[in-house]
Amino acid sequence: MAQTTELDRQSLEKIASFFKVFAEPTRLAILQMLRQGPASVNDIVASLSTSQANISKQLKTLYEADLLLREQRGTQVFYSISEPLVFDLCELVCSKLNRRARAESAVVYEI
Amino acid sequence: MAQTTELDRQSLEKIASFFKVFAEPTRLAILQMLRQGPASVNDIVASLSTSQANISKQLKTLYEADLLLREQRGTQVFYSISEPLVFDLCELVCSKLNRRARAESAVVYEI
DNA sequence: TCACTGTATATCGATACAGTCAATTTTATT
DNA sequence: AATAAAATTGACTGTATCGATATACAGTGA
Repeated sequence: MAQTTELDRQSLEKIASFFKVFAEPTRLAILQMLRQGPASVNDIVASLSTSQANISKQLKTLYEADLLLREQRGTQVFYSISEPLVFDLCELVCSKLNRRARAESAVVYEI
Repeated sequence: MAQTTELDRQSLEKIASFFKVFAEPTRLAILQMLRQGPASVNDIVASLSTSQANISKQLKTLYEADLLLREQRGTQVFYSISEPLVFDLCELVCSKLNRRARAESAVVYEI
C-alpha cells in the first residue's frame, strides 16, 4: 500500500519538473490546440505566433514528459495528446482561475 | 455560460504562472508540510534544509498565489493552506507519477 | 529606550530556459 | 543524384529566479 511519507528532495524535484512542463504559455497553447485532435507541426506553427524552431523545441519537451504521441507520415510529424491527465489538470486549474476571475472581471479560462 | 474559446496570450500566461508556483521543490516541500496543519516560519525552517530567507521568499510566492493564509501572532507568523485545490492538484499529479513509477521502481509520490 | 527574537527584504552569483538564427537531418519527388 | 519540403538540433542571447549572505523591520519584554 502506498504510505504517506515525507518525500525526499529527489521525488519533489520530479514532481516539480512535471509541473514545470505546464508552466509555459507556449506549451499551454500547444496543448490547447491539440485538444481538438492531432495536428502536424506546421498546423501548430500556423496557429501560433512563434517560430517553427521554438514550436519544435516545446513539442519535444511535451513529448518527453509523456504527454504527447508522435506519428510520422511522410515528411510531416503529427502530435496528439496521449495523457488524459492533461485535461484533468487544465480543467482543475482553469475552473479555479475562473472562480477567482469572476469575482473581478469576465475573463474565462478554458484550455 | 462559459464558452470554449481560444485563450489569448495573456490568459495563457496567467495559467502558466499558476503552474509555475508548483514547479519548485522547495515550495512543494512547504505545501507538503502544511498539509499537516498551520505552522510558523520557524517550524518550516526547522523541518527543511534551506535558509530562513529562502523559506520566507517561497512563502511569499505561495501567499501571493492565494494558496496560503497568513496569521500573525506576536512576532511569529503562521501559515496554512487556504486552497483545497492544492490537494486535488497534488493528488492528481502524484497518482499519475506513481502509476508511471510503478512500472519502473517503487518510489511513491504522496504530497 | 535597548536588546532580543522572529520574519521579511535587498543584493548578488550561479543556473536554467525560452526564443532566435543558422545548420542539419529526414523523407519524398523528379 | 539532386532538389525540395518538413522537422529537428546546436549555438547563442536575454531574462528570470533559486538560494545565500547580509541587513532591515516588527513585536515583545526588561
